[in-house]
Amino acid sequence: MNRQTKQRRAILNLLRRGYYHLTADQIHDDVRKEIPNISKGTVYRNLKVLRELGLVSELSLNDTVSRFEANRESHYHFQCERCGRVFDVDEPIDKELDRRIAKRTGFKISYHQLEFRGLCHNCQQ
Amino acid sequence: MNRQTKQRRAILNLLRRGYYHLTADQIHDDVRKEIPNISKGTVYRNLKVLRELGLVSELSLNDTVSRFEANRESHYHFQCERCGRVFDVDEPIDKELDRRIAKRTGFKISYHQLEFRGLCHNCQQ
DNA sequence: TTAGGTGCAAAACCTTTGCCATCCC
DNA sequence: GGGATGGCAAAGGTTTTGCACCTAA
Repeated sequence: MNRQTKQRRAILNLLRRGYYHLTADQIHDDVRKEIPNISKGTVYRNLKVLRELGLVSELSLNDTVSRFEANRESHYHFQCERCGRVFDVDEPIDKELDRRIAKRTGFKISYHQLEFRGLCHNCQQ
Repeated sequence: MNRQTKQRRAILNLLRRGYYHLTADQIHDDVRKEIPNISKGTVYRNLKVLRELGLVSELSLNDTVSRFEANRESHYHFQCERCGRVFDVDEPIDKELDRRIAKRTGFKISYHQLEFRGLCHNCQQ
């Protein structure tokens, strides 16, 4: 289930080119510049495959939509409560936290997600 | 915009009675025991008002649906990757973290959300 | 009395899926 | 060649909304 098609390549390249936390719609719009008749179904299907291959991950922030990003060094996010934009936060990941919580709760913990919310630079003015 | 209607009271009471992180559908089903003809529209409209009043908050975990809970001492969550169930995690909130990130990034940070993912007790067997 | 709230049904959104044609390996 | 993938359009699931009728204050 991992053929190289131009659609799949284009989606992954876009996400790797530094355009992170994009919605499926934004991805569709952008890839359409290159492959005008690519359908949204294809975008969703490929995002699903890429997720299963561990190349992409999906974020559910406090939005109605999902956002996608190419996997890389794991990191945290900040989302502006006013304009909705999402930014990366370069705080070192606290691996110890997972172990501590696992020990205390008895859950098997594979990772954690941390999101900050507030006002971005522009929206503070 | 803050009338006491039996619908609104019933929804808030349910969430305060200890039934946390419920979906709108679960809330609807439960409140219907008491108010059989309450509509889903009313549930959503009231959740929106209660959120705006700061009495309820909405969680977007890695699901397709939103979950709602009455506001209380803030806390963290764990969601099982297999069965989808959501649990509270009683780790003390790290307030210092918000200040540190705010100082470093220049964002105004009002709060953070932390979610752990992995396998719950049942699903580890 | 009247602004805010409700029920119902339709609309709006986001995401998934069935079908058949097409393409990669 | 044959299974995986794509395009299109329809279906699914969640949330929002318009409208006419109610009801709390």
